[in-house]
Amino acid sequence: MPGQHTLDETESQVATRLAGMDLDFEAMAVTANLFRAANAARNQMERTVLAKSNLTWTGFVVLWVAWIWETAETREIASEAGVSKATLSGVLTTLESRGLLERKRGERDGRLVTVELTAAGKKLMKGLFPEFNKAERHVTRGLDRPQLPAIAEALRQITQAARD
Amino acid sequence: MPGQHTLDETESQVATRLAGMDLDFEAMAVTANLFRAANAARNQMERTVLAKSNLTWTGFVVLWVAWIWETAETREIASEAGVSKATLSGVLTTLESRGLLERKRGERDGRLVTVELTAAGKKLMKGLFPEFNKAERHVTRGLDRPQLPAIAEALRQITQAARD
DNA sequence: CGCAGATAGTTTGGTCCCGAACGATCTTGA
DNA sequence: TCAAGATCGTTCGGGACCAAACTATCTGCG
Repeated sequence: MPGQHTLDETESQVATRLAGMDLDFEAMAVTANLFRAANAARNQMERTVLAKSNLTWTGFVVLWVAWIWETAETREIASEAGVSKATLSGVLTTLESRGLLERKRGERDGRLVTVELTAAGKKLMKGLFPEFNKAERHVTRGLDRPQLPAIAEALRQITQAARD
Repeated sequence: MPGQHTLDETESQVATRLAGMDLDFEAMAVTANLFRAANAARNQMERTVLAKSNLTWTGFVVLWVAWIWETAETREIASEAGVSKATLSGVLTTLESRGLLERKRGERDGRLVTVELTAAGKKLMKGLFPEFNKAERHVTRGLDRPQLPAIAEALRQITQAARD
């Protein structure tokens, strides 16, 4: 496959090209591979699990959050799904038009909107999530099993550090 | 801040809600936090480093790849940047119109297009990348320094596993 | 040679994505 | 009480994003 570089080739080229600059190469390796890994895993899951239900990644995450919390306010969903409220608004419209969830205007506070899955939405998630989890196991299969919690914890630290 | 959950609250709710299902919870924790971390880091870097140069994330990554490889074919850039060739085509048009790079039709093979940074593009990257690296150090500051290479390696394994 | 198939990049159509501006609703303090 | 400010979700404009269809080019085999 001409014109393709392996990960090793890329990292070696980076080291050569940036040699002599005053950089934190270890931090760079972590973040560069963080984005590569997240991207690769996401693409893999979109193709293998989500595509057959005609769901986008964000659509799935939004459904997942609402499913986990039974009922959720939109600002919670936006925060947990990692999208802006503007984006969420559009995605909710899409999912609502497909009958997977419902918006309800808050009764106590008229500014709020809460989201709840419909029966169809719950059924979809119930069938889909175990498959999604299989894909999660698949993409982590190269890691030492006892190492997993430590990796999850390291990723939590990154999330925390990036929130200010 | 009402309506916000901490990471701990979320993971505990997930455990409760999915209790009893036959799932790989450790793999789930890794991937869930992988996406959270990547998202948080990306947003942080977009706001703090990229915004002032009016660059999008993808725009920056594309410039970075072309900068590292001096000159690159578009399929290489698409692969390394983790976007489809369709997306790349549009992003290249944007960056080219801003005078940061140039497309050149391949001479030996007329189907190929190679990309090269202009002087302005090189100057931008030379100034921007050290700042970007500072942000990389910032988001990894919560991690034990000697642990960094192991984390980078674990992320490489995930990338690898997700590529089939 | 010449044409069938492979390969590269672009275009198209539809969704996602964000910041900023907006209208609606709630809260607070004088 | 009621106006100023805060907070919520939506809308708007423009870029990113992908799959599929398309054009152009190259390769190889008869």
